[in-house]
Amino acid sequence: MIKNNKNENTESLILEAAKSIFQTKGMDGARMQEIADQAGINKAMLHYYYRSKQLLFEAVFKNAFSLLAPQLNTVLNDDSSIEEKVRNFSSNYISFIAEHPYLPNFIIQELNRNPDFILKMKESNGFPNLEKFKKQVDVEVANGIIKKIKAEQLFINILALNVFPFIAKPLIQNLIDADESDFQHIIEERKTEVADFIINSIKK
Amino acid sequence: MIKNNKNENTESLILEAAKSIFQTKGMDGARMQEIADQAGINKAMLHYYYRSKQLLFEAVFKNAFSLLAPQLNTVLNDDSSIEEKVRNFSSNYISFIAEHPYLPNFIIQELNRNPDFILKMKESNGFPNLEKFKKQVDVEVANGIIKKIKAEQLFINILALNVFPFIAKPLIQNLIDADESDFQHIIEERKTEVADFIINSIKK
DNA sequence: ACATTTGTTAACCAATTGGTTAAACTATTT
DNA sequence: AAATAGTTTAACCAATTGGTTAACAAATGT
Repeated sequence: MIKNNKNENTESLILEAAKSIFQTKGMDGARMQEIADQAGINKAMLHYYYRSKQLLFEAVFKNAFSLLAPQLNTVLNDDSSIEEKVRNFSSNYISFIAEHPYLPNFIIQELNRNPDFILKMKESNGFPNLEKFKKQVDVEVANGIIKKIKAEQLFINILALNVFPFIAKPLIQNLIDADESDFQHIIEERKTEVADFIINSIKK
Repeated sequence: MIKNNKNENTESLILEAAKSIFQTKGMDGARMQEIADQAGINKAMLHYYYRSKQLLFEAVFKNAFSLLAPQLNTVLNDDSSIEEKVRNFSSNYISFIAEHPYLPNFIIQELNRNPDFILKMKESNGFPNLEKFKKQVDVEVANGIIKKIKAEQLFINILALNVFPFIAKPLIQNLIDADESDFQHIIEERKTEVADFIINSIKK
Protein backbone atom coordinates (compact mmCIF):
# COMPACT_ATOMS: atom_id res chain seq x y z
CA MET A 1 0.00 0.00 0.00
CA ILE A 2 1.13 3.54 -0.75
CA LYS A 3 2.74 5.40 2.11
CA ASN A 4 0.50 8.11 3.54
CA ASN A 5 1.71 11.63 4.02
CA LYS A 6 0.53 13.79 6.90
CA ASN A 7 -2.70 14.79 5.22
CA GLU A 8 -3.60 11.21 4.48
CA ASN A 9 -2.62 9.39 7.63
CA THR A 10 -5.24 7.27 9.30
CA GLU A 11 -5.96 9.65 12.14
CA SER A 12 -6.89 12.55 9.89
CA LEU A 13 -8.67 10.26 7.46
CA ILE A 14 -10.90 9.31 10.36
CA LEU A 15 -11.42 12.90 11.43
CA GLU A 16 -12.39 13.95 7.92
CA ALA A 17 -14.82 11.08 7.54
CA ALA A 18 -16.26 11.69 11.00
CA LYS A 19 -16.68 15.37 10.21
CA SER A 20 -18.67 14.62 7.10
CA ILE A 21 -20.89 12.02 8.73
CA PHE A 22 -21.47 13.82 12.04
CA GLN A 23 -22.20 17.13 10.37
CA THR A 24 -24.84 15.69 8.07
CA LYS A 25 -26.39 13.12 10.42
CA GLY A 26 -25.70 14.45 13.89
CA MET A 27 -24.34 12.56 16.87
CA ASP A 28 -27.38 10.28 17.20
CA GLY A 29 -27.82 9.61 13.52
CA ALA A 30 -24.16 8.85 12.81
CA ARG A 31 -22.94 5.25 12.77
CA MET A 32 -19.37 4.25 13.57
CA GLN A 33 -19.42 1.72 10.75
CA GLU A 34 -20.43 4.38 8.26
CA ILE A 35 -17.57 6.61 9.38
CA ALA A 36 -15.13 3.72 9.04
CA ASP A 37 -16.45 2.90 5.56
CA GLN A 38 -16.13 6.49 4.43
CA ALA A 39 -12.57 6.63 5.77
CA GLY A 40 -11.86 3.33 4.04
CA ILE A 41 -10.56 1.63 7.18
CA ASN A 42 -11.57 -0.92 9.78
CA LYS A 43 -14.04 0.08 12.46
CA ALA A 44 -11.62 -0.91 15.21
CA MET A 45 -9.31 1.91 14.12
CA LEU A 46 -11.85 4.49 15.19
CA HIS A 47 -11.53 3.22 18.73
CA TYR A 48 -7.78 2.79 18.46
CA TYR A 49 -7.38 6.51 17.69
CA TYR A 50 -10.35 8.09 19.46
CA ARG A 51 -11.44 5.53 22.06
CA SER A 52 -15.19 6.10 21.78
CA LYS A 53 -17.89 7.62 19.63
CA GLN A 54 -18.32 10.41 22.17
CA LEU A 55 -14.64 11.39 22.05
CA LEU A 56 -14.55 11.22 18.26
CA PHE A 57 -17.60 13.43 18.18
CA GLU A 58 -16.01 15.92 20.55
CA ALA A 59 -12.92 16.08 18.37
CA VAL A 60 -15.11 16.90 15.38
CA PHE A 61 -17.11 19.45 17.33
CA LYS A 62 -14.07 21.28 18.70
CA ASN A 63 -12.58 21.29 15.24
CA ALA A 64 -15.74 22.84 13.82
CA PHE A 65 -16.09 25.39 16.57
CA SER A 66 -12.48 26.46 16.28
CA LEU A 67 -13.15 27.17 12.62
CA LEU A 68 -16.17 29.32 13.35
CA ALA A 69 -14.98 31.24 16.41
CA PRO A 70 -12.14 33.21 14.78
CA GLN A 71 -14.55 34.43 12.13
CA LEU A 72 -16.59 36.04 14.88
CA ASN A 73 -13.57 37.24 16.77
CA THR A 74 -11.71 39.05 14.03
CA VAL A 75 -14.74 41.12 13.24
CA LEU A 76 -15.61 41.82 16.85
CA ASN A 77 -12.12 42.89 17.80
CA ASP A 78 -10.62 44.78 14.90
CA ASP A 79 -10.37 48.57 14.91
CA SER A 80 -12.94 49.54 12.30
CA SER A 81 -16.20 51.38 12.93
CA ILE A 82 -19.47 49.60 13.60
CA GLU A 83 -20.58 50.24 10.05
CA GLU A 84 -17.38 48.77 8.66
CA LYS A 85 -17.65 45.82 11.02
CA VAL A 86 -21.18 45.10 9.85
CA ARG A 87 -20.19 45.29 6.19
CA ASN A 88 -17.09 43.16 6.69
CA PHE A 89 -18.86 40.58 8.77
CA SER A 90 -21.80 40.13 6.44
CA SER A 91 -19.64 39.72 3.38
CA ASN A 92 -16.97 37.55 4.98
CA TYR A 93 -19.26 35.38 7.04
CA ILE A 94 -21.63 34.57 4.23
CA SER A 95 -18.69 33.65 2.00
CA PHE A 96 -17.23 31.53 4.76
CA ILE A 97 -20.41 29.65 5.56
CA ALA A 98 -21.17 29.13 1.89
CA GLU A 99 -17.99 27.05 1.86
CA HIS A 100 -18.93 25.17 5.03
CA PRO A 101 -22.70 24.99 4.72
CA TYR A 102 -23.24 22.31 7.38
CA LEU A 103 -21.19 24.07 10.05
CA PRO A 104 -23.64 26.46 11.73
CA ASN A 105 -26.47 23.97 11.77
CA PHE A 106 -24.21 21.29 13.20
CA ILE A 107 -22.96 23.50 16.00
CA ILE A 108 -26.33 24.94 16.90
CA GLN A 109 -28.05 21.60 16.74
CA GLU A 110 -25.59 19.78 18.95
CA LEU A 111 -25.47 22.65 21.43
CA ASN A 112 -29.23 22.42 21.75
CA ARG A 113 -28.95 18.71 22.40
CA ASN A 114 -26.18 19.15 24.94
CA PRO A 115 -26.00 22.71 26.28
CA ASP A 116 -23.30 21.91 28.83
CA PHE A 117 -21.01 21.19 25.94
CA ILE A 118 -20.31 24.85 25.25
CA LEU A 119 -18.73 25.29 28.66
CA LYS A 120 -15.74 23.28 27.50
CA MET A 121 -15.44 25.62 24.52
CA LYS A 122 -15.60 28.69 26.72
CA GLU A 123 -12.54 27.58 28.63
CA SER A 124 -10.39 27.33 25.53
CA ASN A 125 -8.84 30.58 24.38
CA GLY A 126 -10.25 32.13 21.26
CA PHE A 127 -13.82 31.98 22.52
CA PRO A 128 -15.57 35.04 21.12
CA ASN A 129 -15.69 37.97 23.51
CA LEU A 130 -18.19 40.80 23.14
CA GLU A 131 -16.64 43.38 25.50
CA LYS A 132 -14.92 45.51 22.92
CA PHE A 133 -17.96 45.45 20.64
CA LYS A 134 -20.24 46.47 23.50
CA LYS A 135 -18.11 49.48 24.42
CA GLN A 136 -17.85 50.49 20.80
CA VAL A 137 -21.60 50.40 20.28
CA ASP A 138 -22.18 52.44 23.42
CA VAL A 139 -19.61 55.03 22.29
CA GLU A 140 -21.07 55.36 18.80
CA VAL A 141 -24.56 55.68 20.27
CA ALA A 142 -23.35 58.36 22.71
CA ASN A 143 -21.59 60.21 19.88
CA GLY A 144 -24.73 60.14 17.75
CA ILE A 145 -23.16 58.07 14.99
CA ILE A 146 -25.76 55.32 15.28
CA LYS A 147 -29.24 55.20 16.76
CA LYS A 148 -29.82 53.99 20.29
CA ILE A 149 -29.56 50.20 20.45
CA LYS A 150 -28.20 47.67 22.89
CA ALA A 151 -25.05 45.93 21.71
CA GLU A 152 -26.51 42.52 22.54
CA GLN A 153 -29.59 43.11 20.41
CA LEU A 154 -27.50 44.43 17.53
CA PHE A 155 -25.20 41.45 17.79
CA ILE A 156 -28.10 39.00 17.76
CA ASN A 157 -29.55 40.78 14.73
CA ILE A 158 -26.27 40.61 12.81
CA LEU A 159 -25.87 36.94 13.61
CA ALA A 160 -29.50 36.14 12.82
CA LEU A 161 -29.55 37.85 9.44
CA ASN A 162 -26.31 36.21 8.36
CA VAL A 163 -26.65 32.71 9.75
CA PHE A 164 -30.36 31.91 9.67
CA PRO A 165 -30.71 31.41 5.91
CA PHE A 166 -28.16 28.59 6.03
CA ILE A 167 -29.78 26.90 8.99
CA ALA A 168 -33.31 27.12 7.67
CA LYS A 169 -32.42 26.53 4.04
CA PRO A 170 -34.88 23.70 3.29
CA LEU A 171 -37.73 25.61 4.93
CA ILE A 172 -36.92 28.92 3.24
CA GLN A 173 -36.44 27.34 -0.17
CA ASN A 174 -39.95 25.96 -0.04
CA LEU A 175 -41.58 29.03 1.49
CA ILE A 176 -40.24 31.36 -1.19
CA ASP A 177 -40.37 28.70 -3.92
CA ALA A 178 -36.70 28.83 -4.85
CA ASP A 179 -34.73 26.06 -6.51
CA GLU A 180 -31.05 25.53 -5.78
CA SER A 181 -29.82 28.19 -8.18
CA ASP A 182 -32.43 30.74 -7.04
CA PHE A 183 -31.29 30.14 -3.50
CA GLN A 184 -27.61 30.53 -4.31
CA HIS A 185 -28.42 33.78 -6.03
CA ILE A 186 -30.36 35.08 -3.03
CA ILE A 187 -27.47 34.16 -0.74
CA GLU A 188 -25.05 35.97 -3.02
CA GLU A 189 -27.25 39.07 -2.90
CA ARG A 190 -27.30 38.94 0.86
CA LYS A 191 -23.58 39.64 1.11
CA THR A 192 -24.46 43.31 0.60
CA GLU A 193 -28.22 43.17 1.23
CA VAL A 194 -27.80 42.21 4.88
CA ALA A 195 -25.21 44.90 5.57
CA ASP A 196 -27.33 47.58 3.91
CA PHE A 197 -30.38 46.41 5.82
CA ILE A 198 -28.57 46.73 9.14
CA ILE A 199 -26.84 50.02 8.35
CA ASN A 200 -30.11 51.56 7.15
CA SER A 201 -31.65 50.63 10.43
CA ILE A 202 -29.00 51.95 12.82
CA LYS A 203 -27.32 54.80 10.93
CA LYS A 204 -28.46 58.28 11.92
CA MET B 1 -59.00 1.87 36.19
CA ILE B 2 -60.57 5.30 35.66
CA LYS B 3 -62.27 5.83 32.35
CA ASN B 4 -60.34 8.20 30.07
CA ASN B 5 -62.02 11.15 28.44
CA LYS B 6 -61.10 12.34 24.98
CA ASN B 7 -58.09 14.35 26.11
CA GLU B 8 -56.69 11.43 28.05
CA ASN B 9 -57.32 8.52 25.75
CA THR B 10 -54.37 6.35 24.86
CA GLU B 11 -53.94 7.66 21.35
CA SER B 12 -53.51 11.28 22.41
CA LEU B 13 -51.47 10.29 25.46
CA ILE B 14 -49.03 8.73 23.01
CA LEU B 15 -49.03 11.73 20.72
CA GLU B 16 -48.33 14.10 23.60
CA ALA B 17 -45.50 11.95 24.91
CA ALA B 18 -44.08 11.49 21.42
CA LYS B 19 -44.21 15.22 20.85
CA SER B 20 -42.23 15.94 23.97
CA ILE B 21 -39.59 13.27 23.30
CA PHE B 22 -39.20 13.84 19.56
CA GLN B 23 -39.00 17.60 19.94
CA THR B 24 -36.24 17.48 22.52
CA LYS B 25 -34.26 14.51 21.19
CA GLY B 26 -35.07 14.41 17.49
CA MET B 27 -36.06 11.39 15.42
CA ASP B 28 -32.69 9.64 15.83
CA GLY B 29 -32.26 10.38 19.51
CA ALA B 30 -35.79 9.39 20.54
CA ARG B 31 -36.48 5.90 21.90
CA MET B 32 -39.84 4.17 21.59
CA GLN B 33 -39.50 2.82 25.12
CA GLU B 34 -38.97 6.33 26.47
CA ILE B 35 -42.08 7.57 24.72
CA ALA B 36 -44.07 4.65 26.13
CA ASP B 37 -42.74 5.33 29.64
CA GLN B 38 -43.60 9.02 29.42
CA ALA B 39 -47.11 8.13 28.23
CA GLY B 40 -47.38 5.59 31.03
CA ILE B 41 -48.32 2.73 28.74
CA ASN B 42 -46.89 -0.40 27.19
CA LYS B 43 -44.52 -0.07 24.25
CA ALA B 44 -46.68 -2.33 22.10
CA MET B 45 -49.41 0.32 22.20
CA LEU B 46 -47.26 2.69 20.20
CA HIS B 47 -47.29 0.21 17.35
CA TYR B 48 -50.95 -0.65 17.86
CA TYR B 49 -51.92 2.99 17.29
CA TYR B 50 -49.18 4.29 14.99
CA ARG B 51 -47.64 1.16 13.41
CA SER B 52 -44.02 2.34 13.36
CA LYS B 53 -41.61 4.90 14.76
CA GLN B 54 -41.54 6.65 11.38
CA LEU B 55 -45.33 7.04 11.26
CA LEU B 56 -45.49 8.21 14.85
CA PHE B 57 -42.81 10.75 14.07
CA GLU B 58 -44.67 11.97 11.01
CA ALA B 59 -47.81 12.43 13.08
CA VAL B 60 -45.84 14.58 15.51
CA PHE B 61 -44.18 16.54 12.74
CA LYS B 62 -47.40 17.30 10.88
CA ASN B 63 -48.96 18.32 14.15
CA ALA B 64 -46.10 20.72 14.85
CA PHE B 65 -46.05 22.14 11.37
CA SER B 66 -49.79 22.71 11.35
CA LEU B 67 -49.33 24.76 14.52
CA LEU B 68 -46.63 26.94 12.99
CA ALA B 69 -48.00 27.46 9.49
CA PRO B 70 -51.13 29.46 10.40
CA GLN B 71 -48.99 31.86 12.38
CA LEU B 72 -47.13 32.68 9.20
CA ASN B 73 -50.25 32.69 7.09
CA THR B 74 -52.43 35.06 9.06
CA VAL B 75 -49.74 37.70 8.98
CA LEU B 76 -48.88 37.19 5.33
CA ASN B 77 -52.47 37.35 4.17
CA ASP B 78 -54.33 39.88 6.25
CA ASP B 79 -55.13 43.34 4.94
CA SER B 80 -52.78 45.53 6.96
CA SER B 81 -49.81 47.50 5.63
CA ILE B 82 -46.29 46.09 5.54
CA GLU B 83 -45.39 48.10 8.61
CA GLU B 84 -48.37 46.77 10.53
CA LYS B 85 -47.61 43.24 9.33
CA VAL B 86 -44.05 43.51 10.59
CA ARG B 87 -45.15 44.82 13.97
CA ASN B 88 -47.88 42.23 14.35
CA PHE B 89 -45.73 39.37 13.25
CA SER B 90 -42.81 40.20 15.51
CA SER B 91 -44.94 40.59 18.58
CA ASN B 92 -47.23 37.63 17.93
CA TYR B 93 -44.62 35.23 16.69
CA ILE B 94 -42.21 35.81 19.54
CA SER B 95 -45.04 35.31 22.03
CA PHE B 96 -46.12 32.18 20.24
CA ILE B 97 -42.69 30.62 20.06
CA ALA B 98 -41.96 31.54 23.65
CA GLU B 99 -44.80 29.14 24.50
CA HIS B 100 -43.51 26.44 22.17
CA PRO B 101 -39.76 26.94 22.42
CA TYR B 102 -38.78 23.60 20.84
CA LEU B 103 -41.00 24.00 17.80
CA PRO B 104 -38.88 25.96 15.32
CA ASN B 105 -35.73 24.07 16.08
CA PHE B 106 -37.53 20.75 15.75
CA ILE B 107 -39.02 21.62 12.39
CA ILE B 108 -35.88 23.13 10.94
CA GLN B 109 -33.69 20.34 12.23
CA GLU B 110 -35.80 17.51 10.87
CA LEU B 111 -36.26 19.28 7.54
CA ASN B 112 -32.50 19.52 7.23
CA ARG B 113 -32.21 15.82 7.94
CA ASN B 114 -34.95 14.92 5.49
CA PRO B 115 -35.60 17.72 2.97
CA ASP B 116 -38.09 15.68 0.94
CA PHE B 117 -40.34 15.69 3.95
CA ILE B 118 -41.58 19.22 3.34
CA LEU B 119 -43.09 18.20 0.03
CA LYS B 120 -45.79 16.31 1.91
CA MET B 121 -46.51 19.47 3.88
CA LYS B 122 -46.75 21.57 0.75
CA GLU B 123 -49.58 19.43 -0.58
CA SER B 124 -51.72 19.98 2.47
CA ASN B 125 -53.75 23.17 2.42
CA GLY B 126 -52.65 25.90 4.75
CA PHE B 127 -49.08 25.83 3.55
CA PRO B 128 -47.82 29.43 3.72
CA ASN B 129 -48.07 31.29 0.46
CA LEU B 130 -46.05 34.41 -0.26
CA GLU B 131 -47.88 35.72 -3.32
CA LYS B 132 -49.96 38.36 -1.61
CA PHE B 133 -47.01 39.55 0.46
CA LYS B 134 -44.83 39.82 -2.64
CA LYS B 135 -47.35 41.97 -4.49
CA GLN B 136 -47.85 44.14 -1.46
CA VAL B 137 -44.13 44.78 -1.04
CA ASP B 138 -43.77 45.66 -4.72
CA VAL B 139 -46.72 48.07 -4.49
CA GLU B 140 -45.40 49.82 -1.39
CA VAL B 141 -41.97 50.09 -2.98
CA ALA B 142 -43.49 51.55 -6.16
CA ASN B 143 -45.57 54.00 -4.11
CA GLY B 144 -42.51 55.15 -2.19
CA ILE B 145 -43.85 53.97 1.17
CA ILE B 146 -40.87 51.70 1.78
CA LYS B 147 -37.37 51.58 0.36
CA LYS B 148 -36.51 49.31 -2.53
CA ILE B 149 -36.23 45.72 -1.35
CA LYS B 150 -37.14 42.30 -2.71
CA ALA B 151 -40.04 40.67 -0.92
CA GLU B 152 -38.07 37.43 -0.54
CA GLN B 153 -35.18 39.17 1.17
CA LEU B 154 -37.49 41.10 3.47
CA PHE B 155 -39.34 37.91 4.34
CA ILE B 156 -36.11 36.09 5.14
CA ASN B 157 -35.02 39.01 7.31
CA ILE B 158 -38.27 39.05 9.25
CA LEU B 159 -38.14 35.32 9.81
CA ALA B 160 -34.44 35.38 10.74
CA LEU B 161 -34.73 38.16 13.30
CA ASN B 162 -37.73 36.55 14.97
CA VAL B 163 -36.85 32.89 14.90
CA PHE B 164 -33.07 32.71 15.14
CA PRO B 165 -32.75 33.63 18.84
CA PHE B 166 -34.84 30.61 19.77
CA ILE B 167 -32.93 28.24 17.55
CA ALA B 168 -29.52 29.43 18.63
CA LYS B 169 -30.41 30.03 22.26
CA PRO B 170 -27.57 28.04 23.88
CA LEU B 171 -24.99 29.65 21.61
CA ILE B 172 -26.32 33.18 22.04
CA GLN B 173 -26.64 32.83 25.79
CA ASN B 174 -22.97 32.04 26.06
CA LEU B 175 -21.77 34.56 23.52
CA ILE B 176 -23.50 37.46 25.24
CA ASP B 177 -23.06 35.99 28.72
CA ALA B 178 -26.73 35.90 29.63
CA ASP B 179 -28.31 33.64 32.24
CA GLU B 180 -31.86 32.37 31.82
CA SER B 181 -33.52 35.50 33.18
CA ASP B 182 -31.28 37.82 31.14
CA PHE B 183 -32.23 35.84 28.07
CA GLN B 184 -35.96 35.96 28.78
CA HIS B 185 -35.66 39.70 29.23
CA ILE B 186 -33.87 40.11 25.92
CA ILE B 187 -36.53 38.03 24.17
CA GLU B 188 -39.24 40.17 25.73
CA GLU B 189 -37.50 43.31 24.48
CA ARG B 190 -37.33 41.87 20.99
CA LYS B 191 -41.12 41.88 20.61
CA THR B 192 -40.79 45.59 19.79
CA GLU B 193 -37.04 45.80 19.13
CA VAL B 194 -37.21 43.56 16.06
CA ALA B 195 -40.15 45.42 14.54
CA ASP B 196 -38.48 48.79 15.10
CA PHE B 197 -35.26 47.48 13.63
CA ILE B 198 -36.99 46.33 10.46
CA ILE B 199 -39.20 49.40 10.08
CA ASN B 200 -36.23 51.72 10.59
CA SER B 201 -34.48 49.94 7.81
CA ILE B 202 -37.23 49.92 5.18
CA LYS B 203 -39.34 53.00 5.97
CA LYS B 204 -38.67 55.99 3.80
C1' DA C 1 19.14 -10.37 12.78
C1' DC C 2 16.13 -9.79 16.49
C1' DA C 3 12.98 -7.68 19.64
C1' DT C 4 9.73 -4.19 20.60
C1' DT C 5 6.50 -0.94 19.60
C1' DT C 6 2.89 0.76 16.53
C1' DG C 7 -0.78 0.02 13.23
C1' DT C 8 -4.43 -2.95 11.25
C1' DT C 9 -7.73 -6.60 10.67
C1' DA C 10 -11.54 -10.08 11.21
C1' DA C 11 -14.25 -12.16 14.37
C1' DC C 12 -16.68 -11.65 18.31
C1' DC C 13 -19.75 -9.75 22.21
C1' DA C 14 -23.14 -7.77 25.20
C1' DA C 15 -26.56 -4.35 25.15
C1' DT C 16 -30.02 -1.86 22.91
C1' DT C 17 -33.55 -1.13 19.52
C1' DG C 18 -37.80 -1.27 16.80
C1' DG C 19 -41.09 -4.39 16.23
C1' DT C 20 -44.10 -8.86 16.94
C1' DT C 21 -47.01 -12.30 19.15
C1' DA C 22 -50.17 -14.70 21.76
C1' DA C 23 -52.69 -14.48 25.59
C1' DA C 24 -55.59 -11.75 28.82
C1' DC C 25 -58.65 -8.24 29.86
C1' DT C 26 -62.54 -4.94 28.82
C1' DA C 27 -66.23 -3.15 26.53
C1' DT C 28 -69.91 -3.76 23.09
C1' DT C 29 -73.31 -6.36 20.56
C1' DT C 30 -76.60 -9.87 20.11
C1' DA D 1 -74.94 -14.30 29.34
C1' DA D 2 -72.60 -15.64 25.46
C1' DA D 3 -70.21 -14.18 21.54
C1' DT D 4 -67.63 -10.61 19.38
C1' DA D 5 -64.60 -6.84 18.78
C1' DG D 6 -61.37 -3.65 20.68
C1' DT D 7 -57.58 -2.69 24.01
C1' DT D 8 -53.52 -3.81 26.84
C1' DT D 9 -49.79 -6.53 28.54
C1' DA D 10 -45.52 -9.45 29.18
C1' DA D 11 -42.45 -12.03 26.86
C1' DC D 12 -40.04 -12.61 22.95
C1' DC D 13 -37.18 -11.77 18.53
C1' DA D 14 -34.03 -10.54 14.93
C1' DA D 15 -31.16 -6.87 13.65
C1' DT D 16 -28.18 -3.25 14.78
C1' DT D 17 -24.86 -0.85 17.55
C1' DG D 18 -20.71 0.67 20.03
C1' DG D 19 -17.02 -1.53 21.60
C1' DT D 20 -13.39 -5.47 22.50
C1' DT D 21 -10.02 -9.04 21.55
C1' DA D 22 -6.46 -11.70 19.89
C1' DA D 23 -3.77 -12.54 16.22
C1' DC D 24 -1.18 -10.54 12.49
C1' DA D 25 1.66 -7.06 9.82
C1' DA D 26 4.71 -3.18 9.47
C1' DA D 27 7.88 -0.05 11.27
C1' DT D 28 11.48 1.13 14.48
C1' DG D 29 15.18 0.62 17.50
C1' DT D 30 19.27 -2.05 19.07
